Amino acid sequence: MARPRQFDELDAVVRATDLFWRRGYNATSVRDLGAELALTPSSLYRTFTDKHTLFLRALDHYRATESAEAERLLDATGRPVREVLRDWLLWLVSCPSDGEPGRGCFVVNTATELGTGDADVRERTEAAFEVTRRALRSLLDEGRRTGELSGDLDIDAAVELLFTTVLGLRVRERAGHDPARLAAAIDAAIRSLGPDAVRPS
Amino acid sequence: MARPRQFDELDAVVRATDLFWRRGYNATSVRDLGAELALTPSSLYRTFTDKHTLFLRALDHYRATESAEAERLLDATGRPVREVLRDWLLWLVSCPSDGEPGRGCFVVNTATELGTGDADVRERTEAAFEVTRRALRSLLDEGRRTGELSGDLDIDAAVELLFTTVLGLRVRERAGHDPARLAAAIDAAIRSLGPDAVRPS
DNA sequence: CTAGTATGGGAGCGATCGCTCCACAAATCG
DNA sequence: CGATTTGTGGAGCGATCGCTCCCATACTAG
Repeated sequence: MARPRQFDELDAVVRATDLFWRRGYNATSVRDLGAELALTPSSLYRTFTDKHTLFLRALDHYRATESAEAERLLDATGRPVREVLRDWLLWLVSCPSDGEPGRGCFVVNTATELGTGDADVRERTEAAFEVTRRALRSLLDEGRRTGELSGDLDIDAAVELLFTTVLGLRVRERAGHDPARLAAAIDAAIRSLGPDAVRPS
Repeated sequence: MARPRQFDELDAVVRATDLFWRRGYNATSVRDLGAELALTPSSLYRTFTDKHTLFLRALDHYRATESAEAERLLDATGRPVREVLRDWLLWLVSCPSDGEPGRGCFVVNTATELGTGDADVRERTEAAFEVTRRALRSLLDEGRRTGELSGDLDIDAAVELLFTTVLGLRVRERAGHDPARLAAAIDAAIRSLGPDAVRPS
C-alpha cells in the first residue's frame, strides 16, 4: 500500500454518469468531467484509463442502478400485471426526479448518438435493451398464467410493441413532452393488451 | 452580380444533411463538412453563416423532404387506412434505402442529442413531431369516417400511442434491430386499433 | 478596356480537445 | 529513520476545434 485516494471512485462514476447522461458523449469534455468529479487529469486518467473507458463505466453503472430499480417495480408479486406495467411505464418517464429538464434514458440517448459504430457501446446498449425486453416478456407470461391476459394475445408481438413504446416514451421525455400525453400513450399501450379477463372493467 | 458560385447550394445542404444525420451535431466538424461538401471554409461560412445555422438548414431540408414523402404515402385516398398506416410505418423503418447502417430519424437523433437546450433546434423538432402527430390523427379520423375504425376507439389516445411507437421504431432502426421484429411491433400497433369493421379479417 | 463585386483557396487565429509527464505529497514498508 | 509505492497537482504536449482574413480569381456593368 501507499498513499490512499482522496476521492470515492464510485461517487466519481455516479457524477460522470450524470454528466454523460445530460450532455451525451461528444459534448462532454475531459475538463468538464474533471471539474464535476473534482479530479485532476492525472487522477482521472490513472483511475479510469481514458474518456471512452470512463464512459463505458458510466453506462454500466447506469444499467446496474436502472435495472435494480426496474426489478423492484416489476417484482410486485400478486398485483395485477396491468397495474405493475402501468406503474413501471409511468416511472420510466418521470425518472429519476422532476425539477430539471428531461434527460430521457442514458442508453437510448447513447444508442441514437453513437449508432452502431462503437462495438463496446453497442454491446452494452443491446444488453440493456434485452433486459427490458425480457422483463416485459416475463410480465406478460405472468399475466397469461394468472388469466389476466387472454390466451389469444400474441405475446411476441405485444412485447415488441411495448418495448418499442418504452423507447418512444423515453425519447419524448427527453424532448420535454407533456406528461399527460405520455400517460395517455401508456394507457393506450396497456389497453392494447385486451380487456382484463379476471377483473373486468 | 459578380463571380458566380462553383457549387450548388441545395446540393451542399443535401450533403450536409446526410453528414449531420449520420454523425450528429457535435461529432461533425466544420472540416468534415468542408470535405464532404467540397467547400473551403470561406465559401462555407460566406454561404451558411456558421455551423449552427447550417445545421438548422439541414434540419429544415430533412423535414421538407421527409414530410413530402410522408404526404405521398399517406394521401393514398381510398385505400384501407390500416394498409396505408402499415406501409407508412414500414417505410419509416426502412428509409431511405438499405445497404448502410441505420441512421434512424434525423429529428429524433437531434432531439435526443441536444435535448431541450437549443431553442432554434427545439422549435424545429417540435414542429416536425407535430406534423407527424397531425398526419396520424387525420388518418384515424378518416378511418372513423369510413367506418373502418370503431366509434369506440379513443382517437386521442391512439394517436399518442402510434406517435410514441413511431419514435421508438426510429430509435430501433438506428440501433440496428431486426427488421422482422420492427414489423411485428408495427403489426401489433395496428392491431391495437381494434378489428376492422368494414373488412373483417 | 476598366471598375466594381462576389467567390475560391488557404494560411492561420485563439481556444479547446484528449491526454502525458513530472515534481511533490502521503501513505506503508524495512 | 530512509526506501518504496501510489496519488495529486498542474504545466503543457500535439492535434483539432469553429472561425476569420486576405488575396487571387472570375464574373458583370459601363
